[in-house]
Amino acid sequence: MDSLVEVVRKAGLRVTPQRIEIVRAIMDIGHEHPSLNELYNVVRNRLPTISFSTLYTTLKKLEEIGLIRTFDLNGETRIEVNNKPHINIINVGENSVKDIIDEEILEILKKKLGIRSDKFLVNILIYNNH
Amino acid sequence: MDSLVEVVRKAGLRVTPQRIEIVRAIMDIGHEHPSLNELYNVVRNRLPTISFSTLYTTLKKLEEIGLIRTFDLNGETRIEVNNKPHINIINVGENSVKDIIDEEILEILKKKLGIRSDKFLVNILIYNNH
DNA sequence: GTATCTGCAAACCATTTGCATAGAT
DNA sequence: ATCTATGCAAATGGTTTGCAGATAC
Repeated sequence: MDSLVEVVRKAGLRVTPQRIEIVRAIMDIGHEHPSLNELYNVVRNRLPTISFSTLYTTLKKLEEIGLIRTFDLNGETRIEVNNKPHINIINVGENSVKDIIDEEILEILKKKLGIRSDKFLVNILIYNNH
Repeated sequence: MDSLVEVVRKAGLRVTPQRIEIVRAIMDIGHEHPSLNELYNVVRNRLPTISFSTLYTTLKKLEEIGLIRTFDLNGETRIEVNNKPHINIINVGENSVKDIIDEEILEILKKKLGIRSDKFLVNILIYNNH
């Protein structure tokens, strides 16, 4: 926890109580790919006075410094705290996301598709309801 | 073109001038993964009186009957007219999408990840700007 | 002391919906 | 004739922003 807060500080951002709690909440439930509202609720348990706009602008900053990424699922922004390339199995009907770590598949994809960037995400959208 | 309109009719939907033009526009530029507004502009070239809500509700119907799918890119809904499993290389910074047809990769993914559904899409999000 | 951050409230914008009229079957 | 589709206009909802006061440094 302290280490991530240090990352925030070293990125030139001021360390406020709000940001400490936002980073803590991301560490606690980030792996669940929470929506902004879900994350907001967790943060408010610790810091009831925090506003949504503070959460929002802080997340933007954290995204800029590369600490998190986001993606959309059914119209809601979801947090991606794992900033290494990996695979998300996204069940659109269930509104659920599951992380897959499989270096071999990633290597195959990179090689066969000629992906040069080290910043990528493989979202596999599964539509079960038709 | 007629064939797709027939699909619409056989799905139990009424064939109106609006729907004919919407299907035509999808056939013309669907492969470019247009946003709803881009599609709307194309349709209006042929049918200037069509409303956005007609486009919107018709797209919902077309999605229900399995003719198209949609996904999000940078907060906008994009049309996916290729309803076979395939790979989209999505450059988030450029706001661009490129289709990849590669049965071998799809088979590897299905096998290694245990994907049972025949309705899936592989969206590879590439973030170049950080 | 000063530049950044916070919280409130209002704006934005891409949909999404209600409903009266029009039209396909 | 009936039931679905259209278009208008208003509502929704998830962000996104302006700004005055507060705070980290």
